[in-house]
Amino acid sequence: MKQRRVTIKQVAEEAGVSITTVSHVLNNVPGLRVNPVTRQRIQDVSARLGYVPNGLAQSLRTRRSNTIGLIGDEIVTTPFAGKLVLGAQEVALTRDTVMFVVSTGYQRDVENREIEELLRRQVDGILYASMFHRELELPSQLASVPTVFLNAQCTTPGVPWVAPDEAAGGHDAADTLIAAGHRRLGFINNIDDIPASAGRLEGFRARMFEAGLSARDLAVVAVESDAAGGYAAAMRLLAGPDRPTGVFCFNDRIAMGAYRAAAELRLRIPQDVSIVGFDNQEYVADGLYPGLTTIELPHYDMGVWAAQKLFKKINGTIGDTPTALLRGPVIHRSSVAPPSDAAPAAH
Amino acid sequence: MKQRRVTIKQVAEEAGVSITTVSHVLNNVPGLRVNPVTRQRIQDVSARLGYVPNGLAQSLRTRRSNTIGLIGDEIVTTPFAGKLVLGAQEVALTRDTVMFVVSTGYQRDVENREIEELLRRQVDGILYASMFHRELELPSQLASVPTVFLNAQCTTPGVPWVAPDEAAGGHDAADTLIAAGHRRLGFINNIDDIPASAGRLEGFRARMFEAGLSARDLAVVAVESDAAGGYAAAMRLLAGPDRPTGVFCFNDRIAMGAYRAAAELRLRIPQDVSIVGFDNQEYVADGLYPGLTTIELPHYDMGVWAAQKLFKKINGTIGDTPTALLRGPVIHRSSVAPPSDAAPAAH
DNA sequence: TTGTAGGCGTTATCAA
DNA sequence: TTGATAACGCCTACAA
Repeated sequence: MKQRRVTIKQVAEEAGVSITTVSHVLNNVPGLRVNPVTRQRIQDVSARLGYVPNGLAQSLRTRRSNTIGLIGDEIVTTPFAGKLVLGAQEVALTRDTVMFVVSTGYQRDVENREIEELLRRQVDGILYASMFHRELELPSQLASVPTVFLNAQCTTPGVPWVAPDEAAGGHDAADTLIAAGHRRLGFINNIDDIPASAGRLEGFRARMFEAGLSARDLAVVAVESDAAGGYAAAMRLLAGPDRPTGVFCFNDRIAMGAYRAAAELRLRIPQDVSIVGFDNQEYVADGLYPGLTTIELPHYDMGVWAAQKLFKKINGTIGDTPTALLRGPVIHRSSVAPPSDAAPAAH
Repeated sequence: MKQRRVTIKQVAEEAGVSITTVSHVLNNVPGLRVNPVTRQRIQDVSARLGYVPNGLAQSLRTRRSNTIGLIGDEIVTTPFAGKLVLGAQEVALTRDTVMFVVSTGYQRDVENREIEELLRRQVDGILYASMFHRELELPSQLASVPTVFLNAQCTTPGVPWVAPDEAAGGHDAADTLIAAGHRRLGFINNIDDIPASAGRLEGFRARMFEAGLSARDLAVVAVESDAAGGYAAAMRLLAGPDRPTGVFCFNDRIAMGAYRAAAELRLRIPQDVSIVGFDNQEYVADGLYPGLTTIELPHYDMGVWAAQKLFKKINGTIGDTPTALLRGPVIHRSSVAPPSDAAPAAH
């Protein structure tokens, strides 16, 4: 924004018409007939001069900035954020709008500051994202701007939100194990009290019951959700004689630890134990050997959903307050197989 | 940007002064004395009404949008991008500016489109980022906007850029192995012809020569840079009797494969083989067991550097065309130890 | 110490 | 079919 760019006025002069006419043809004002030769001349001149309309002036006049803000806690720092942002960005581009992205680092004052910067720039709407699925309330400054929550449930009424369907994820995890023939199962859960841990467990159990299994067929242990936690938990889970033949890990990092435990216990995956992870984390799920079968979080889809709803809200073409729990696909790799006969017999 | 927000005019009326005065006190115009009581009244009214200046109008008038664009190939999709963006964002916020971030997905037409959207919005400058270190030329549309390259060397003169110091990285990798006492080394390199592979090898060799080692003391093998490639390469490298006691992997994913190979070969890490990775990739370097000693890429620092230079360029307070190769720290974990006596004797 | 007025680059209303 | 002209909300000489 340093040296002056060419303005509509220059185009008008060069083409020998008024700026009104230039504006008309360049914006393709509907139901307005312009002499074809004039129109052509204007377009030529505009192209020759490399005219690009000043969006700030346009926005000032039209009260629409074609700009949205994406604000998140760690939105930009974490490997998971990518797809979320990408999904939103792609639908935004479709609407000729571009996205400010800012991350707060979980600091309230930074968040306030950033929200103000966004509002000052007259964003048409805001996507308020969380790095992990949780419940959040609407920051008060956002009350007057179209907002939708991304990867978080909004406790304030009237705000659309999307989050992963954790129960479905747990259900699908159980399903892939059960479908392979497993009947003695394990679940290494996260220790935190968040929707993901409760939801996945619930969904997992539900699928077990559908299969006629009982609560006694599932061993649950909760740990810190990293590789070390997964290792410790799996050592406990897989050491006994009645060990589960299929274990579901809260996330791929836990699964990574479980792989190590299995190796130490001389248990082959998937012949001796089947493992299902969660997240389909790039470079870990596919880097493990054998490849980890895992449930993917619908980050991209959530980004798309949220952005679409946001535009509807901006355009006022939204009735109620939509809300969605999205299911992610299960990514089949090689860590699940039928239980071997050599495994300890059922109790 | 839907319902009208409060304007400076309303504040002025409410406070019983002219908009000029409001503007003056709110902008703290230097060297301008305003009656303290008037000033206070204005500030009170402004706060009470929740006045936020319209940035579009300000920018239109001041020819400065306080906005920059970050455009990258996969900048937003990849786990590596995060810190890059974060570093840039943090210095931006320091300047009261906020960042548009867009990613092109390596598609030329998308890139053109996005650049135009950014220019139309009068960004003050642009950060042009690459996901991996490489040489790039300046897109012609960017010729007239302050631009700096991020994680890429710019072949067009006059454009500042930052990239990782690959040679230093290779040097440091060799150093941590050599310092531990290793003298028979291996390097599992990437197969692509990019600055990283050439630079790291060069730096590695340089450090070896400093230590009095010769080219014969290094076994190099190049593979696809993923876990599978690393596995295959390590199997080859570590199978022979004269195997290296310390191996440097082009990245952490390759190291992940090397870990598996070592395990299969019944080689303990670090007692039998020491491993050094590259990237310090979140959740893999620290998820591996034992923890992987690795070289971190200076993503955050590059983001900071680039943004700082960009602002200098925007403000015209830059002389020549700065350029930098930044070195990342080595992250010591547990995969490096002195070679054991039990290892095969030197040739 | 405070106010008037012009202009930033557009779009939109209304005439011509 | 085209053109004046008034906003949009703010900043900033210049005047009072």
